[in-house]
Amino acid sequence: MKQFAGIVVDITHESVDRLFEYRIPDSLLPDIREGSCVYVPFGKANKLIKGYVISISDTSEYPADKLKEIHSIVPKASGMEVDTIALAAFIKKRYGSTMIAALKTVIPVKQKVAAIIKKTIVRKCSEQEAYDYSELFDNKHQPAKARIMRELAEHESLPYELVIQKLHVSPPSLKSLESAGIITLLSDRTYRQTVKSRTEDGGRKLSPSQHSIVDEVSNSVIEGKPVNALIHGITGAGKTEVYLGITRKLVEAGKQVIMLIPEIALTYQTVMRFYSRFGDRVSVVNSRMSQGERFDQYEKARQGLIDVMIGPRSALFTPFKNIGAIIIDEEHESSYKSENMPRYHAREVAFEIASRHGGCVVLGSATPSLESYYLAQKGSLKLYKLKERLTGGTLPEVSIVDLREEMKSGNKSIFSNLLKEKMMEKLLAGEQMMLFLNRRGIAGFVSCRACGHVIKCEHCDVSMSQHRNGLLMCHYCGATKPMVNVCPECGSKYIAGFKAGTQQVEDAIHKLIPQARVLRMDADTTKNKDSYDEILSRFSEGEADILVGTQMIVKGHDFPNVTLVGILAADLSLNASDYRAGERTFDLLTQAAGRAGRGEKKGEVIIQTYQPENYAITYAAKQDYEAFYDEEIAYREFMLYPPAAHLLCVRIQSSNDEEAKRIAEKCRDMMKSTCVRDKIISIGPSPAGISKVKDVFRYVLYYKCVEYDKLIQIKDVLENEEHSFPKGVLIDYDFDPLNT
DNA sequence: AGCACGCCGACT
DNA sequence: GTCGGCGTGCTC
Repeated sequence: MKQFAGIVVDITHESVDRLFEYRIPDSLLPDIREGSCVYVPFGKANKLIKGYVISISDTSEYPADKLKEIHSIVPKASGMEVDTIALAAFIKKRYGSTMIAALKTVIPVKQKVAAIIKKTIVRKCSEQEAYDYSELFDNKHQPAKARIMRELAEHESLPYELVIQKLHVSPPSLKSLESAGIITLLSDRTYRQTVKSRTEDGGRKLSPSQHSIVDEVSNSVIEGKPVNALIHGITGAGKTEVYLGITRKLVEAGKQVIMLIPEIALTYQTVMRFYSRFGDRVSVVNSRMSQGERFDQYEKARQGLIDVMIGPRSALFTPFKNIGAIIIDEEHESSYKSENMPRYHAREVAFEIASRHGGCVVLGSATPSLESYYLAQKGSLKLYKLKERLTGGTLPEVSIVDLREEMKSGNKSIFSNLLKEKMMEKLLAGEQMMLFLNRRGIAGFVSCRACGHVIKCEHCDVSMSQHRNGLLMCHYCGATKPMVNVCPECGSKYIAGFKAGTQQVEDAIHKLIPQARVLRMDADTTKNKDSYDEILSRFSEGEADILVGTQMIVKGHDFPNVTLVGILAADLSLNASDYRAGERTFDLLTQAAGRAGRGEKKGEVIIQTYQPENYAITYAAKQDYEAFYDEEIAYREFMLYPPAAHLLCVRIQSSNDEEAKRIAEKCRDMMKSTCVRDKIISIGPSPAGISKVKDVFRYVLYYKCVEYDKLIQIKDVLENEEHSFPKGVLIDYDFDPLNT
């Protein structure tokens, strides 16, 4: 008999943010489900508070005699509450996390800061009276009250949090001051107004193709037959106008719209267009806002004060009542996948939320993710193409430089002769250029400078990495082979690990062209929050001729005076040891190329590589997404990588290397028969790409299967076994991982 | 968050 | 002694 329930109580505080067990009375037994909203007696006073049933079981951890009973089921639990819990349950099921972790992601910032920040203490007497009070309290030996009155004499109001923490005044003292009428505790319901309302922009004229997308998509929702869409359109093709059009029509129909933008996207212009169209009915959240500010925005949504929410991944969980559409701009961006538990993908969760609301999902990108394009090809997404560039401007001229040839002609520098020549030319013309080093995560692959050959794993077709012990290793299956001294392909001895940094590039420029002014942008130079914007604006104002950086410089931002973009070694991302290397390279090259010639002058792009024949590079140079997709999907289908199949990464962590390895092997053995029965391919275990973080060792196991549900079953089985593993062993699950 | 409990200094 | 303020810790 299942008679115990794990419940999360509805109190806005971290310390009660855990499971409490209750007994389920017989009378309620038939009606209680996971996700039910119930009243429970809580605390010494047995005050009835709202709680959510998270789990139901037939045993209890807590001493049975101390368990209380669930009082009742909340009669008219609002649809929104039920939806939220159900969504958390979906995330838990699909991505494998605790229900609490799932709830924390779907319930907007119900945490300490949010609750405290909105309270303010206001003095209700004159400055002089405040001093008098402080002396009075001194005499009465009430130091806490004296402290706060002295502070209040100088400042008319103080934030609650500050008073409690810095001034060491406890809530009871404040209460007594409040009842004495000396101060007031103000719950700050006056929402921070982030933008002024403006509504003069009536919208531009839509092209016929834009118009038909807007009509088809919004009508499908209004008529109750929502169609999910993928808009494939190059930069400047007017995707934002389409988003605006869809949003307007749905808002007019009484629905709300969520628009997701990538984490670091510099979408100031985009956001301003929404503001000028929808005024104060639109809200924005971003990662720089304080939790309190974000909470306010969500609260406005809950109360129906806004219709449109714009923000990163987390804006997905805006508590709207009737969502008409969730728009995901630049849907291929990796920031839509959560790095924390639960590792959900905003795109997938968006489909779930939209379908619960009878709304649709609109994806937009110049280089769609393989996943989305695959869905479009299979017909579960409607594909729209925006081909023509409305803003004018010509496509840049792209040249591919074969570094093997440079090598042969004796040029061993970072810059090819063509790039050197062009850099000089632009410098003399007073134009700017960007040099781009697409370094990311773990490089360490081994390639031949003479023929471009890269050592790959025979089983997984991803690059092998060079290890400290001199072995080459595959980070998917763990296979090793000895380091080679001569290229197995051409016999050249110029085969070695590939490494390069932006600092070296900067030094090389100084050596080559001492008079050039260089700005460098990478993780090192952008440690503090504002330096990112600062470097970009300095470059934009012409303070430097050359901007050197990692992939962070290719996103957004138009520099009209940039006429040359150099990609120093496309191989760096091409040979990253994971199956998405080609896709990422195509995306980065396309974006980088898009940086050149945004102004009047024609742009030029130079791609340097040891593998000029690689399809990701040749198609990126031609800006031919469809051709790239066809090749790439063939590879994925052949190797059974997503989206042709699904991949589950099980990560086993422990501070004890042996233990982590042993548990990983135990997991593999445990699932062996299931894998055979369900035709699931099991790979590994092997040390993770980053095999040790802060002295915690990490092993990974991969499971490949066409059916997602079967992988969820693997996760469920392993999850149930976790309690039998030694303490200190941590396991997490990552579906279709972006990086390993 | 809210509430009780226990500690500590002041005053009948 | 006892009263009241204040900090601390717990809530199934």
